Amino acid sequence: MGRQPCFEKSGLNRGPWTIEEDHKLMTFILSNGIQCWRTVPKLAGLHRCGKSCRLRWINSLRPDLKRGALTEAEEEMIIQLHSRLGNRWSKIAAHFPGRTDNEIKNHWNTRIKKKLQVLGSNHTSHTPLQQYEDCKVKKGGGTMKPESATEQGEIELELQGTQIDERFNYGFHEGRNMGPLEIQKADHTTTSFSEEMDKRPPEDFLQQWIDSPLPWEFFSNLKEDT
DNA sequence: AAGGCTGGCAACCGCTCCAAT
DNA sequence: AATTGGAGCGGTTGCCAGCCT
Repeated sequence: MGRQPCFEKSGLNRGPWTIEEDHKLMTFILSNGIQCWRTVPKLAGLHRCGKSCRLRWINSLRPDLKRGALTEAEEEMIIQLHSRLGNRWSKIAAHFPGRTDNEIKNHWNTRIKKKLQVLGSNHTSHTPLQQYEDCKVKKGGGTMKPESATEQGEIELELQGTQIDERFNYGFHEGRNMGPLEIQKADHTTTSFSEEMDKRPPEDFLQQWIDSPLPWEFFSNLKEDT
């Protein structure tokens, strides 16, 4: 059992890639393509294992990589997908052209996980997070009844609603023992949660997107809107 | 100014999957 | 059906820049 290492550990470079190594790898792949990763370093004149070359190419050198920090929309999408797929980063990354599984995994571990912890959400089970999702879905005209939520649920919803309000320009009314959930609008008037939600368009665009991934332009458009 | 601490990220490791034989 | 080996995946580690005291 167990496999032989993909390379002999002696005589091979490890650690951060140099500009020269990057250049060699990129030039080789762009002109020859990838047949077998194991042969790439030898043919490209690199003292790296094939596995290391593959990782470097996928995570850093691919021409189609999207640079820059993940957007709010992408972050929300990751939360959605993670609640459905768990830690299957490659599956999640497949929904984000130009993003890598490593990038998304790192982003999750360093930022989103903490963000959800601050919100009191269980990032593993997504227990309150489910309400977060329901809440967002409801903005698209879903069916959740905030009135029936537990007190704890209401509090979670309140916190999470506050997070969302920047995008929708309203926040939930402060206070713990709420009846029907109230929403405080940007102009400081209040309205009921369900009344406000009924004004939302009926299509559940978020769910539709998960079920049938949209092209990257979808996010570009979102970015332009903000 | 210097040392310690922390967060973010690139890269590695070990494992599984799966196609070829 | 069993074996082999390359590719891919997810967890973990270690480096480094920026921040804090």
